[in-house]
Parts: sequence; C-alpha cells; structure tokens
Amino acid sequence: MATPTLNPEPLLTVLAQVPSGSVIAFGELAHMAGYPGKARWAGRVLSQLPGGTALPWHRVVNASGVLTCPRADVAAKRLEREGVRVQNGRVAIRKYRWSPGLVAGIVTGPEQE
DNA sequence: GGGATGACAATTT
DNA sequence: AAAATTGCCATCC
Repeated sequence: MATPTLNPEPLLTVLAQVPSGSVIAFGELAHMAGYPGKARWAGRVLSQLPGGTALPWHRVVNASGVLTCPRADVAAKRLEREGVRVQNGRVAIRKYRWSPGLVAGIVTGPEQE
C-alpha cells in the first residue's frame, strides 16, 4: 500500500458541497471528509490550494467562527456578498454553520436565534 | 529520532 | 465574546 498519504480529494469534494450563505469549521470539514480529528490537516490542505481555485475556501472558518486565513479580508468580503455577516473577521458560526443534516431539512438541537 | 511550525479544537478563566 | 492553556495531527528541518 505504498504511502498512506491523506488525500485532499474528499475534503475538496465536501467543500464543493457547501452552499453559499453558510460556513463550515475545519474540524467538521475534516470529519465529513473521513478524517475525524484532523482539523489541522484540513487547514493545511486549504493553505496549499491555488489562488485561482473555484472552491469556496472562504466559507471555511475555525470552530470560533474566525476567518483564520491569510486572505481574511478577501474572505470576509466574499462572505458578506453571499449573505453572511462578517464582523471584525468573525462570523456568527452559530447561525451560519452548515451540516449535512441541515440539507435534509432536519432540525437538530434548540435554536439560539 | 527529535524539535518547531501551522488557514485547528476543546476547556477554563 | 476574548484570551490563555492543553491536546492533536501532519509536515518540514
């Protein structure tokens, strides 16, 4: 089996499924990609993405909702353009956090509004 | 094999 | 919400 190197493919696939107006955390992204606990690896993958990528990398934030990226200003601008309110490089991840169950129309947990 | 780094997460203060 | 602390995992030197 040669080298068990991690593939960015599943991660990029999940990232492409993220709808506009929503955001996702690195940990959630890695978990859905099939790599639970590898939140840091997810960040590494995005860091290696090319500048001309068509993937919505700007919709990926950390668990705190902070745009932890070298282009936070660009990401914030794009997010606001998609309907996500960004304040001081931070988004209300509590409201905008996306999950596969959400797509199914299943409401989980209490609402915080 | 060891140490430092990084687009992180969870907990506590 | 923010800062500090600890834990985790992959990569680079």
